[in-house]
Order: sequence, then structure tokens, then C-alpha cells
Amino acid sequence: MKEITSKQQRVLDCIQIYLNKTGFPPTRADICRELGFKSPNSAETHLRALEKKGFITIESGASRGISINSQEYLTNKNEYPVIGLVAAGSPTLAEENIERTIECSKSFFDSNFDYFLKVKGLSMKDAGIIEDDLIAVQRTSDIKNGDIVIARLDDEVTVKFFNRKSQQIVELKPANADFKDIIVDLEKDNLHIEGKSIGLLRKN
Amino acid sequence: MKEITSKQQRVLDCIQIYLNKTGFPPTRADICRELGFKSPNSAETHLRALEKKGFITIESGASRGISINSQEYLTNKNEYPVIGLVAAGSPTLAEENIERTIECSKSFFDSNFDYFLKVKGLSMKDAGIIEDDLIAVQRTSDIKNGDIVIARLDDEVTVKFFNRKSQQIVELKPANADFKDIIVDLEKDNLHIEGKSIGLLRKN
DNA sequence: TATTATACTGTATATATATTCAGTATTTTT
DNA sequence: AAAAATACTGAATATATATACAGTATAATA
Repeated sequence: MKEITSKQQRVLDCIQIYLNKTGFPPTRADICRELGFKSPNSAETHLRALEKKGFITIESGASRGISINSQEYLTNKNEYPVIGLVAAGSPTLAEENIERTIECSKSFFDSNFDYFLKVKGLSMKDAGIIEDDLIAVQRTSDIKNGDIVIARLDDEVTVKFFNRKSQQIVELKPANADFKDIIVDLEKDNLHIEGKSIGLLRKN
Repeated sequence: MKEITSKQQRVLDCIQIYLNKTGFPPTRADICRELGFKSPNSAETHLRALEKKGFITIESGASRGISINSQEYLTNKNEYPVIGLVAAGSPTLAEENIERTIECSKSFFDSNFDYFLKVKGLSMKDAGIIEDDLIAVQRTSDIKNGDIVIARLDDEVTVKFFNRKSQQIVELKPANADFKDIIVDLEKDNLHIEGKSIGLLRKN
């Protein structure tokens, strides 16, 4: 997909707006009316440029035969992978870890997120997180004390409250009296924060 | 919205399929080709019938100027209301109880559901349900023992485990040692089951 | 029983629409 | 410095398309 010019973007937006408004694509003349062009050929050349760059498809000979290619541009929907909480420290989003996908909008949990993590165990029970819950994980390094983080300590992936004690010491705190705090010495231990929880999904 | 005939349904389906396939609506001739009609007027009269019954809108004079009216037919998306757990026993889906809506697909929680209930209190804490969680509620009378139900006892709405002890006695059991079971005598008490939980949504 | 709705074929046509050709001018890339 | 891409106007045209008109037949409704 080559780079789009600002004028071409305006034409693409125009098509999308027209589609939302009427339910069918615009004609060349419609685009001219919307954008103030005086010749249908202005729309035509822009459409051909957009087609060449892969943004739209034009059905030859068909009236209003314009369709927008990028699904992301068309809708706010996306497929999000569900990752099992695997003990082995393989990269989280590797193909083989994806159990299935869930279709939901980007902004479903208000902030953007990257994948669902399927929870094993009850170490976060008192935070309302139980076995098989799906945590909406945002990959970020913007972590504050009290955030629920997805942490990898050497080869083990866990979900815990994050609490930075000092420059060198981080506590990973469970929400269950049966589990003990994990004290991490950043100089000695190999801690990686995969991201933080921004929401939760449970299907009974 | 009047009743649709099976032939008209086929035409409506044809429009939807064509839209999904191409991104723009069919012409009269396209519909004829798809459904085996030999005259464009066959498509025309069906379209006019669908328009009269409110299923589609036809833009006069525009080529492919067909748009499907029912949003539900077009997409699988819907707006679901978020209901606060109000103590006063007003009807659950009354306007004034709707805090906001959440857009999500019908089948998001595998089974269909009707609204989100915002949880107050911690009586279901050990079932992973905490304050401000959103329970996906299915209005149904198909309740089994062990289901998490939304129950109204006189004027109070609560979320509890359902357990039928006998013809006359139902237990509503919290998931928190700090709370006591509610024993309901169906002959004496006024119990109404609003529905059951089929999922949970939490936004941190 | 008369009327309306449904469900078609077949023909015709005004017009809506894509698309080409001829220009002009500016900017970007090679 | 030449070529290609961008960004238009303006006119012309083949054809794609909606839509009306003339029929036929059956089922549903008043």
C-alpha cells in the first residue's frame, strides 16, 4: 500500500461518508458535488490513483462500482487473539499460542488493547479474576503502582498487581491470601512486563 | 413493518449477499441474474414491495440506489443498555435506569443476552464478581441450580446463585462468607427472576 | 364477488453513469 | 533535465440502469 496524498484521502473519506449516509457508493458526479470539482474526470483520476495504490477496488463498467479495500478503514472491528497463559516463556503472540480469536471493536475497553490472556489459577481471586477469565491486555511500558500487569519472570508468565518499591526492587502482589508476594530484584532477576490489564471478559 | 413473503425475503437476502460480496447494491438486472428472473420488472416489483413494507429504501433515479433499512439485518451489532442495580423495584429496562449503552455483537457472549447490569456490593466476590462489574444478563425463565441469577425479592434486586430446594423453597446464595443465604418461601415471598448471567465485562 | 397483492415475461426508453480524449499547470521522481 | 505523478477543466459518448407500459396468472383480502 503506497502513500496516500491528502487530496486522495479526502476523496476516500468522501466515499466512506457517502456510504454511511446512503448505503451505496457515490458516482463520479456525486464526488464532484461533495468536493467541489467541476469535471467528473477529476473524480475519475483520483479514483484510479486510489485503485492503483490499493485503497479501493473499481468494478469496470458498473455504476457506483466502488468498494473500499481496507477493512480497518471500513469498520472499527477487529479480531483479537486469545492467548493461553503458557508457562514456557515463548513470545506471547506466537501463532501456536493463539487458542482462538474474538471479534470486538478496538475501543471496546475504552483504551486500545492487543490481545486476550486466558487466566490460569486463582492468585488474583480477590481482584475478581478467576480461572479461564479473559484479560484484555494492553502492551505498554506505562505501568503505575497498583496496575494489574502481565509479567514474565524468567520463563514464567503471571498476572499480578505491580508495585515498585525502589529503583531496584519491584513487588508482584497476588490478590489472594494463599499466595505470597514475589519480590523481584531487577539487578538479579530477569523481569519483563508484557503489558497491563485494561479490562476483563468472562463467558459463563 | 408488514409481513414479508418468502420470495421477497429471497430478494432481500440477495441484496445483502450482493452487498457483502461487492460492497455496493445490485441493479435490477443483477437481481434477475442471481435469482433467475427473466425480466428486470420482476426485480422492480419486488423492490417496490420491499420498499412499501419498509425493509429497504430506494433512491429514485439513482443507479444501485438500494439501501437496507433494518440495522439488525445489516450487521450483527447492537447497542446494549447498561442498567444500574437499583434497589427500587422499577422495571429493569425503564429509560431512567439506562446509564449508557455498549455496542457489541449479539453473539459476543455465545448466547444472546439483553442488557448489562452494573453490580453493586461484593456479595458475589468469590465468584469473581466485584463492584461495578457489568454482568451480561439474559432474560429467561430457563434457570438451573447453580446459575447466577438476577433476582427481585419484593423491591430489592440482587445477584446470587440460584438453588431450588423444593417446590416451595428457593435459596439465593451469595459467594462471600460475609453474607448469608436468602431463603425464599415462594408461597409467602414475592420472588421474580429477571434473568441469568451469561457473561461478565469489566473495564479497569 | 370485486379488488388488491403477488409473481412473473417482454419491450421500450429517457437518463444516469463510466470512461475516453484533449488540454493546462504544478509537483515529484528519476 | 526528462519523465511521471498529481490535480484539475471541459466536452463527448457508449452503455448501464431505472422505470414505465402492456400483458398473463394466481392467491389473498374486503
